[in-house]
Amino acid sequence: MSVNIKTIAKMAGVSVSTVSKIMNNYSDISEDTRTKVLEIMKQTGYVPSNSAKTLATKKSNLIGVIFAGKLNIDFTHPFFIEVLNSFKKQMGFLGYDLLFFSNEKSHALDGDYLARCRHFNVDGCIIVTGQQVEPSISELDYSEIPCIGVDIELKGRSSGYIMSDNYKMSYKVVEHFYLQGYRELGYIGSTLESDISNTREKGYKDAIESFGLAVNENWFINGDNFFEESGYEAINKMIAADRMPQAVFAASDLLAIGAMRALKEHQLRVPQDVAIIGCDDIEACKYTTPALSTIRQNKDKIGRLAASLLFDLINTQSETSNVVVEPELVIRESCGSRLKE
Amino acid sequence: MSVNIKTIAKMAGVSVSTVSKIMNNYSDISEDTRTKVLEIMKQTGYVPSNSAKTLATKKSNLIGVIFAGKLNIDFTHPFFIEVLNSFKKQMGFLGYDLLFFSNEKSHALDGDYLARCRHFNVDGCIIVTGQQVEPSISELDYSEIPCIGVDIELKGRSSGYIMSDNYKMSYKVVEHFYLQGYRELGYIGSTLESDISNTREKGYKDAIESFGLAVNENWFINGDNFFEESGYEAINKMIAADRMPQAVFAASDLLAIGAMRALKEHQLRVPQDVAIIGCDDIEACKYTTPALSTIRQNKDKIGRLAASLLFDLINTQSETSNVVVEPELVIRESCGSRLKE
DNA sequence: AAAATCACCGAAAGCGGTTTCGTCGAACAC
DNA sequence: GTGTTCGACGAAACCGCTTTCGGTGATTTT
Repeated sequence: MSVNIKTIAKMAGVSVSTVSKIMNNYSDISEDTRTKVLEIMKQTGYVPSNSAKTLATKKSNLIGVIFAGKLNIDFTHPFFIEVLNSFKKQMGFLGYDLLFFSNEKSHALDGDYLARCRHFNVDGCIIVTGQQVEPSISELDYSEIPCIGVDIELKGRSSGYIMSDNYKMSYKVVEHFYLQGYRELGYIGSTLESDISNTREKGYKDAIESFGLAVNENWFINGDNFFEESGYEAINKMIAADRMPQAVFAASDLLAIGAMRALKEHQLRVPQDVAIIGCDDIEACKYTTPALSTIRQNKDKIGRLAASLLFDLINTQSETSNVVVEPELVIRESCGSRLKE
Repeated sequence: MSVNIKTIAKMAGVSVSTVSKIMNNYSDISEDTRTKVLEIMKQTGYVPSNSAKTLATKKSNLIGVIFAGKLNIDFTHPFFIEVLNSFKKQMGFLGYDLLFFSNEKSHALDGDYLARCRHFNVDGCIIVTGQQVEPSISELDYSEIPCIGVDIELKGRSSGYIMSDNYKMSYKVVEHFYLQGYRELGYIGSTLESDISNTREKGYKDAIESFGLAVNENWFINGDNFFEESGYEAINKMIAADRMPQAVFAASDLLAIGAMRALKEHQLRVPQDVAIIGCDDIEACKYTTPALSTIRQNKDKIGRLAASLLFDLINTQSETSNVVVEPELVIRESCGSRLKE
């Protein structure tokens, strides 16, 4: 039988209310009793029950974490996990803990995210995804529960979102390619269901035209997802359809890595025959040969800002605010200058 | 005002007890009322409160996740995150959700893991770590709360652990090196605080001797941690102290990657000049040049088994059981045969 | 027909906190 | 000396759900 608030009250010779007030910093408690009770708490190692507190206050100090989308996004996703890592740090700093909803089919509340949020009484939640999502997410988005989306535009009154400037990053890539002398530019993205990829593709095409170049649709391939295998297949399709462009931008580093593997098999050198730029700047970029140039998404900042935004949504009636984060071009070896040959 | 059990009861014209019994599959409810109540639940989108349930039953269906140790182990750790991923899947399948304790200094219960477990009433918890840990972990280990350790030997009556066979993996490495014709073997590990590394080092030395070779202490370097930078520094130290061995086993893939970077800078080729084998088989192994041979830890199995063991600890009075998982040598390019030259 | 059994349901006491509101004695004003 | 304010505390209702135990009417037993 663990020690609870009643035990403390009895030991201190005060009422339960008094103990509770002390824990919640009420002012109508004398300094004497306060210190006495606190002392007893310390001695007994008393820990208040979060369930009881949540039940009484409707606040759980818990943040729900949702990996949304039909794709298999989970802990192993190199981009999102880094964002989450930073998010967790900042959220912990603000006094919250993270609750990861399982989404196994066997689960009673499977798929119904709003229900799960209510079930656990989370104070807010973060939704990470790389694609358009199931209706159950919209339901949550438009509910009263504060939500912050990463790479997904939440529109609810108590929601906000944060993402990199996907349009601008494409411009930066095209600009770089152009300045290096490349004129034939290709793109590897993911399914049409992905807003992210769509925006990048749009930005890429617009940029190409703004530099007075032509868009060749054969050099635009959208695979099924953002993983390596899709990048591998994309290159094969590209080669089958036409000759290769001089440079290609892949909408994720994993796509780029898969692309490089395919190019290697076709005896094409990176960057001499085809220059490659990836996107995200995951750890693995440094370990590939050639090292992968990429658009760095400031994952640390995204996670931290997501936490701050969510905190505001929870604790103030602040207008929902969305932020786009400036991406950065990281030049390594895979996009080397054409002129150097 | 959200719908609760009382609302349902009123709407269905039954008592609160009846509704509760229906949710908990009591048998003394007629089929008629059962279906009627269930129907109303569905219509109203009723979701029971986990806090209330936890308060009443002392079971939360929550599993606490603890990254222990002074090292900065977190979501970005390539080995543990994969284990956790598999753990989460299996735990979700069993009906549990995961609660990640923040361990920021600002947090009220910072550092006191047992307190946090009690605070949230977790049914059990998983402790992942790569090293010996703070006393607060022991406290939790020996408490009444079921715990499962990954890479840490928990000894409490309600605890268990799971890890790869760290002794045997070293034997496999030495055996491979020996069969390839290497006779001068080195090792890169982590601080003396790490049981894991100690076991691997011991196994490595024992294996070396069992093959009739000599142990050269200059070729055994223990860095500060398991990260890349330590591997890099280890090689530099090794080179400074003596000439290089023909082959080295690094106690983590990141150490190995760092080692390869250092070797490259010293104009030493892998594997022609120095053969390397890493440990863990993280994603990045495939992307390095040369691709990194490694000891694969079956992360999927470890995570799944951890879940099963924990489930048993929670739901039965089963004897605490510990399991070691068989490691597997994965041969890529970095340990290539010496004989082939 | 009386007794025993059975199916079905509800009252009520928790679980461990929070919060409102009232009380009571001491200090203050007049 | 009476009325008022104020500081310090407690009683009690409540949060939403579980679970025991008892009750009631219908059915079965003998």
